[in-house]
Amino acid sequence: MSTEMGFRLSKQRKVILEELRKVTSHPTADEVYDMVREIIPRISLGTVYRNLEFLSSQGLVLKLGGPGTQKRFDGNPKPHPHIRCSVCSKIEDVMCEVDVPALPEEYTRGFDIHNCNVEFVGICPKCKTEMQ
Amino acid sequence: MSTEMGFRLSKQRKVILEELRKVTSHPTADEVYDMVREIIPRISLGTVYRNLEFLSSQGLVLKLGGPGTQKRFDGNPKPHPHIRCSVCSKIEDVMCEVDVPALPEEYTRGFDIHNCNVEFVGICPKCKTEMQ
DNA sequence: CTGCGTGCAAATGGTTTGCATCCAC
DNA sequence: GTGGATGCAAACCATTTGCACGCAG
Repeated sequence: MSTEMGFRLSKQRKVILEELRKVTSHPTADEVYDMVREIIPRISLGTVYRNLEFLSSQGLVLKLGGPGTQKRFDGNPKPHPHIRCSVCSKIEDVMCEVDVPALPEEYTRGFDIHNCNVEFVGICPKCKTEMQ
Repeated sequence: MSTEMGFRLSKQRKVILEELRKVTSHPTADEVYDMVREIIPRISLGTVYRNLEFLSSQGLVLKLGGPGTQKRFDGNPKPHPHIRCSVCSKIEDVMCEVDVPALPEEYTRGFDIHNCNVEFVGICPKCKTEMQ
């Protein structure tokens, strides 16, 4: 495991990554904080933020945006489509391989395109029920 | 103009919408603030936020997210693909009609899907140059 | 040993909100 | 005239950061 990963593997960093890979939800930073605190009670929220940032910079997790306030994190670093609930902001994975639309050269506006995020937006079953 | 729009049309609201429709960039709230202040110098940042929120709730503008910190606003309310620079976070429109991937019923996880955002991520010409 | 990572707490910065006043209808 | 909209400033809250200590390599 310590086979030259290019960075130090503290207990905190290890547990954060493990916990994030364990779930299919897409927790916010403080949800990760809660999860990890079950294992390392004295971990600090700052450390969680630092590591989530670090892990996503290493491409080990995905940082998800959306017009909502908080960022969410995805333990699966391979880009894949998501569904976001426009009411409660919950994000779920889409298990199916949507064929990512290719962007013809003449429309790239000089950008080097690295990847493409596809996000479906709708209302989740729970919020649907609660609205009647 | 006053033909029953369902809401009051203050000078501030009108100018914010006009200015946002005038540009193809995707300004942040305080960039909108700067633009509008050229016309209404005494407008407050709070009003800009309130109106951007209101206009997007009415479907008149688009609120864009992305893992970056600030929200950005798009005067074109029709969903269309974007390109985001992963370095400077600038967002540009893609003029071409990318065929939005349809999501087969069995993958919707019970969501009512309303629309789909497609975002290409890459590095813009300016940042490319600055990195050499 | 070295210096990267941590805990803690304070600082930051974008966004929201309470309140008195204003103005669109 | 009346209630929604505004200006102002304070409050919020997610995220970041400085610092001294701790521990992985």
